[in-house]
Amino acid sequence: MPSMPSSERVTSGLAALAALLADETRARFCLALLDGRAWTAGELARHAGVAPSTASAHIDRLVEGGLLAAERQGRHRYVRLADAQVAHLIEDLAAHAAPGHGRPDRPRTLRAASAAGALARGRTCYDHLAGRLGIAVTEAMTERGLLRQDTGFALTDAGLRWFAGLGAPLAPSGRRPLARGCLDWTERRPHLAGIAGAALCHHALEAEWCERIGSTRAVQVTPEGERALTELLGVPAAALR
Amino acid sequence: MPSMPSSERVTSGLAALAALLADETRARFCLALLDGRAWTAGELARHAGVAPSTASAHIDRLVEGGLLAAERQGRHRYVRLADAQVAHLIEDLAAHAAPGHGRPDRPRTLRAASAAGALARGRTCYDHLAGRLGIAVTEAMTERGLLRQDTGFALTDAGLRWFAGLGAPLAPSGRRPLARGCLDWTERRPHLAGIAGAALCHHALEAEWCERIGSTRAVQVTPEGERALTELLGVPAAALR
DNA sequence: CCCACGTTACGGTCGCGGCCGAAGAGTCCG
DNA sequence: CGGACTCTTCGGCCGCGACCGTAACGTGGG
Repeated sequence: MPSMPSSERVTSGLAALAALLADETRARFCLALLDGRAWTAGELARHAGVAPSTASAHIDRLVEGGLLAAERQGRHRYVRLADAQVAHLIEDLAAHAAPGHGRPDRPRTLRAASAAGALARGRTCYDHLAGRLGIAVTEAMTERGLLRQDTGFALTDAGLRWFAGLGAPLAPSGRRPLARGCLDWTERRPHLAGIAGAALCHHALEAEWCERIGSTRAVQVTPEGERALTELLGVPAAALR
Repeated sequence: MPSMPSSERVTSGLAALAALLADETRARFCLALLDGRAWTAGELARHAGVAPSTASAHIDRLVEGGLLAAERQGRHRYVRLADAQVAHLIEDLAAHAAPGHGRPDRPRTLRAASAAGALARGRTCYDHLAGRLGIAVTEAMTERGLLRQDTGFALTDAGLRWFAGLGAPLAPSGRRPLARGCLDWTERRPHLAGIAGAALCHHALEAEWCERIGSTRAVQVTPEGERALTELLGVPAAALR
């Protein structure tokens, strides 16, 4: 007879996992890494405003705990989130921690304002699209009957065909669901994540429907992308700017 | 222009939330409360093996942080998880913390073995069914075309009708999704959660398809429930024992 | 009315863990 | 081969927070 993992083990596992994120510096690391890219240890240290030695120790703990994956290249140590499941976990926690409580605060400088505006307009969230762009696409897919959100969150058969027609057929892979809702921080509504979300984002960048602004996680829609999204999904052009 | 919540705020919110669960005693509280019932402060203290004063302070912090809801009744203070979203969060974290890492350990005593067996067989998970029972029902619904798991996780129209026919029509309510997958600790596969999962569990207890064993979260299927589940969903009777 | 029990408030102890700086190991470049 | 750079290791400092015991508080029962 299969036995459950003992309750002590679950308890300490939960506490240990939470402890990893309970430190401001490590939390900042994880949120930064939510952009899906790999950062070097030094970049993370500067980003969080701590000494390199401190950052190094934190990274060790996060890797040890299975949240991060590290890879050495020359004199750099590249670090990224371990997998999509971890990204999902952090998103969920952040979404629960952030919202409602206290209204969004006004950016202090013009520079900050335009950066925040760009992020609110469109950005990547780990490996899929978020912000107004992500929501607009998700809503359009729902209205066209490609996605079903009323009874859960799943692609329809038409949705599967749509992806195939796009040249990005979806293959079920391991544990990761084909479609998942990911709560959008700025829009407070779910956008498309999972394998389909990743495929769509990948395709959008590949086909130059949108492009990264500088090296940030913010993205903007190209004129070509605007045409494609309007034509393929009926996304109102206004929602993309 | 709407601005994002500042990154500092999100960071400290995330760290603060994680810190609540980063303590073994508080983690134990939350896991105990996952049974969906309300516990008194004293019960939690004894359960975790700490002094009442310690438990009280922990409860304060958890309530303050929005994870728990407390309610005074006479000289008792009843405490439960704040809402389904919090329950979901804790489940997700526990599921990520527990599994794979280290195989399940053997129960030491006969008593522990039979308790673990009962929990593995069937139990409640917050407000829905879990364990082999929960999985069997979820799988049966999927095979009957009431639930779609291949492209995400959502009820089908047939599924909606099935619930209506059961006398438990599902009404969309607030933010909570109608159907959601909840990763089962023992079975490592998703079982039905969300509004539908809660409705099904409620109905199952109401119609005495199953009943709680003592005052634990473990449930067992009644002969009547066995008939009903086999007839309505084609659940193999063997999966219910 | 008083006692028992569950709960809360306070003060004090103790250990864990985050932080830095300085020195060392490894890598790339001129 | 030496200098610049990145990252890691080590030692030591400091503060936060988990814990308990004690004492007060409130409720419900006898």
